Amino acid sequence: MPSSTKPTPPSPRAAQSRARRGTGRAVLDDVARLAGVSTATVSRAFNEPDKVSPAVRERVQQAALALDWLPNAAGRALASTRSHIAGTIIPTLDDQVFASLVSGTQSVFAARGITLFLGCSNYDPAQALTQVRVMLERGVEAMTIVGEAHPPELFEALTRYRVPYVVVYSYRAESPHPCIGFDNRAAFASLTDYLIAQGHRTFAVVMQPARDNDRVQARLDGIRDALAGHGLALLPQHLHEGESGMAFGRRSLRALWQAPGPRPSAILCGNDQLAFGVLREAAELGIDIPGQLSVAGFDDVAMAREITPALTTMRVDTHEIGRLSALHLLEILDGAAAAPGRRVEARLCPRASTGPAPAMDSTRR
Amino acid sequence: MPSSTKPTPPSPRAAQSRARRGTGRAVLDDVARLAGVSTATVSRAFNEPDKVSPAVRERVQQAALALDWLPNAAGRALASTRSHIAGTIIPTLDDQVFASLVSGTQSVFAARGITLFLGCSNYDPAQALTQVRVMLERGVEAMTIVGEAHPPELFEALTRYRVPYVVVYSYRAESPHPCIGFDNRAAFASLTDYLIAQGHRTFAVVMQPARDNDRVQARLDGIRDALAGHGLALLPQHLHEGESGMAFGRRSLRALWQAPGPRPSAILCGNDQLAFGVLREAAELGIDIPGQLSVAGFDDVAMAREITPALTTMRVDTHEIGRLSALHLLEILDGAAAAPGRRVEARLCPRASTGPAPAMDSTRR
DNA sequence: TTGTATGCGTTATCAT
DNA sequence: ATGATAACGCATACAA
Repeated sequence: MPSSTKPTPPSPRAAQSRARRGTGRAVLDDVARLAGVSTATVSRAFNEPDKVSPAVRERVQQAALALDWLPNAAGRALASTRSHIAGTIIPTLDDQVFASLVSGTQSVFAARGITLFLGCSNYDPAQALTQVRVMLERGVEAMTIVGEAHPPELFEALTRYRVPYVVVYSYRAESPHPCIGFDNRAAFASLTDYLIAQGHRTFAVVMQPARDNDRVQARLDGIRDALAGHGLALLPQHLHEGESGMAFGRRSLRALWQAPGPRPSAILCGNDQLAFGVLREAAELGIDIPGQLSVAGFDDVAMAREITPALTTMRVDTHEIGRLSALHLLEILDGAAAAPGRRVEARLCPRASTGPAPAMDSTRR
Repeated sequence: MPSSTKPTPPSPRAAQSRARRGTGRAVLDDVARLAGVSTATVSRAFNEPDKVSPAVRERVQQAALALDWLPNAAGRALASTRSHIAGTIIPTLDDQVFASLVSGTQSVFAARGITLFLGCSNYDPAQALTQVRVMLERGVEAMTIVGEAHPPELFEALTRYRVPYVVVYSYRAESPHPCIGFDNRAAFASLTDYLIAQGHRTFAVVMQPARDNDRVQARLDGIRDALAGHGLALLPQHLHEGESGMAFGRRSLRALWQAPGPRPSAILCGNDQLAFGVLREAAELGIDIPGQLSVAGFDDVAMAREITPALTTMRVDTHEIGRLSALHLLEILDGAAAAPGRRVEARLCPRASTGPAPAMDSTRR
């Protein structure tokens, strides 16, 4: 035992496990010693069990159990150049839509031993880029990211480091990226068409902020597409854009009803919360729904079918999109050719909050 | 240049970066070479910038930028025995309460360069244990976990590996674990007291499954505490336990109203969704709220104050709980003495869905 | 201030 | 089937 001041440089792998025993964390070497085999064998016993004789395998497992050994993921990642980590970036967890997306992705990855890193961009492209950098440092093997309105460097980095990724939630056929989700533009176009078919000609729109949000922009485009297809247009004063939530829905309807000029006979909302706000305000203003005014939302939250009048809206299976994205990435990791992405349908849920446009032109007063 | 079949064992650290250049991922050594310094200096330039001369620092940063170098977290973790990873385990993301918890925790950790691993137990203790094992393998430096109804091995493992943790969301003074959250028992006791003070004597309860859920159990205890304090008790047939959501709320009210025996004058629900279901069904059954029946929820979701009648409920700032938990753990990581935990208050939001008990004893029919 | 040398815990290659 | 041993990418005593 060295009593000199300078600790004698010990032979590399000699006394170290003894020293480490104090830390309470066993390492592979400890297991190997206890089982009376080499570290290589221990490693194989866990990673390629059939390459080791049953007797030894058993002995190793006992030793590992006795020492309460847990593999060190960092060491494993370094040696194998596989991290078994995936990443996902969403705008925010404060929206059930994205929470459910993560939930679906996470469940699939977890079943395959892949742990998920979660990043929130807070709708800020710069933060999204930062998060991707963090993920790359962490050695993610695959990524999902909501939307494509991100700095080009973001996708460049993913490409350079050869990390397979999918843009999730929204799908766009012309997108340069693989997408798994639904077509926001087409969805809102079809919703608008549905109302046009009911005789509506004057529309208002209550939307979340479109800035840095390709989904919202696509939705607006879809609405304009459908309107234009019938020679209609959205009046500037009929587009209300503001923070998501019931409060803004209420404010918007009040403003729409007080403003001079033609009143809309139908209001399209960016999500159900906004629509709930509109409906609530309509009740207070004594506006008959859908007699005087039709209101549609998006997402089909549980509440939508339970309120009175029940809300016409569209449903997207976000949990499923999350699952599909993970499965898609797993296939690529397993060496499959990259599939081109996948389009999921948004389903219209026609309910009592929409109806035929008023027979008389109620847009004048 | 070796033309023999056996590749000459190259001097350990010599030609490797050349070989790796093909992979497209630069390593510290490449940066060092380009900057004309040693790897140690590069490491310092990023981790202890003031320990390196400004000129060299600049040169190193340029080199790193030019090579597009990103530090490898696995290598860093291995060398420094710090992973800069924290973990959080929640029952499910499909509940906004937990999503918001994660959101708060994540934002604090992210600001300190700590990445968050997310695990969902799906209300299953076995899965929670598995998730913790995964986190430990990943080398998490700290953890938050919702609730304390977990296998003892779970907390033992955390303790053995010296990973600081907090039980979040629920707080219990007698808990052996550090907790940050609110006292479910006290909260429901006070809610019950509030209704007792309004003259209610016969209560019904509509709750989520109590199995493996200490929060729900505490809530039931709280209700029973308050009732017992006034010589009251909860009739077995007045306790409805089932899956969270409006549908079960509706079914429960129908059952309660059809069953023989005394009818409750007040219903306490485990969350706002259940309460919404009860309210909705009450409307269809023609039950006057709060004239005939008072209904209370829990969580205070945005919708609660917007429906008619507005829902009496309790609010807990889950995002803040998430933040506080992360801050608490950061303090411990920074060497502070482990604080004893922290109790957050659940605030009563009295609204129109509750009122004085009917003057006549309407519990008979 | 900078460089040298070694270790972190695991996997993988190559012998045996 | 098993063992030696060299990576993996970085951090850090220690020396200079």
